[in-house]
Amino acid sequence: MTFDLFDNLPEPDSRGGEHSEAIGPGAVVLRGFALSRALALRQAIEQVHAQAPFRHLVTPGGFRMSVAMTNCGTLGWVSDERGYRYDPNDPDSGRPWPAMPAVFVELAREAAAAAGYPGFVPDACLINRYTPGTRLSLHQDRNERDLHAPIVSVSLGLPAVFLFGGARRADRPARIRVAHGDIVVWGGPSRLFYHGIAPLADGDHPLLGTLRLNLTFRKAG
DNA sequence: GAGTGCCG
DNA sequence: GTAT
Repeated sequence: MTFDLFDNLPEPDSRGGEHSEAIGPGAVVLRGFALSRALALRQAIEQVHAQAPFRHLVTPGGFRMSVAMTNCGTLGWVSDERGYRYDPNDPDSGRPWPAMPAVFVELAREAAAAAGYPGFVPDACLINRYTPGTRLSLHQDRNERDLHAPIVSVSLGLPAVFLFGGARRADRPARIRVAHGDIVVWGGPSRLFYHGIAPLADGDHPLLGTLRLNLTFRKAG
């Protein structure tokens, strides 16, 4: 007598291996959702980077973040010794953040709708660049004016372990592997849940080499 | 009004 | 794996 341990695994649907997994109340992972647009997304990120280079921000406590960041959209998330905030201008250049590429807006809109949040129109996109060893410890996204809108988080390049906790920092986070093309969407009851990224493992991705790039879409204003 | 930070 |  043998048991098939895989009997209860969710079956990918017919769209080229795409499927979704619930990870919490109002929270879902859309597997492979961004895959077909990965090349266009990489090109768009390069264009943003040309106008607003990646940089390592400093936390209010004075610590340099290991993740390098830039933004596009009408508002960008920034941190310095004075605190966290959304700013219409890049503090390094004094100029407005680059416009959000159309491929970004459309992907975020579609992903949110697929996760049960129709009508999502992001005005801020934080772009995070991870190299092996880089992490983002548990935190909440709560500087946005509109907490009704969800968070849409797109993974590109090297895989990572997404930590998805609860409403309190002490809630033990689930460890969810996120790969190239996956999108995590959370909102409603889980909008303020703590989350983070475990230290990135070494690796070499065919499209992005030794990098993980993450796009986080928000309605901040 | 602190905090997406570090360590063994 | 965890400890704050």
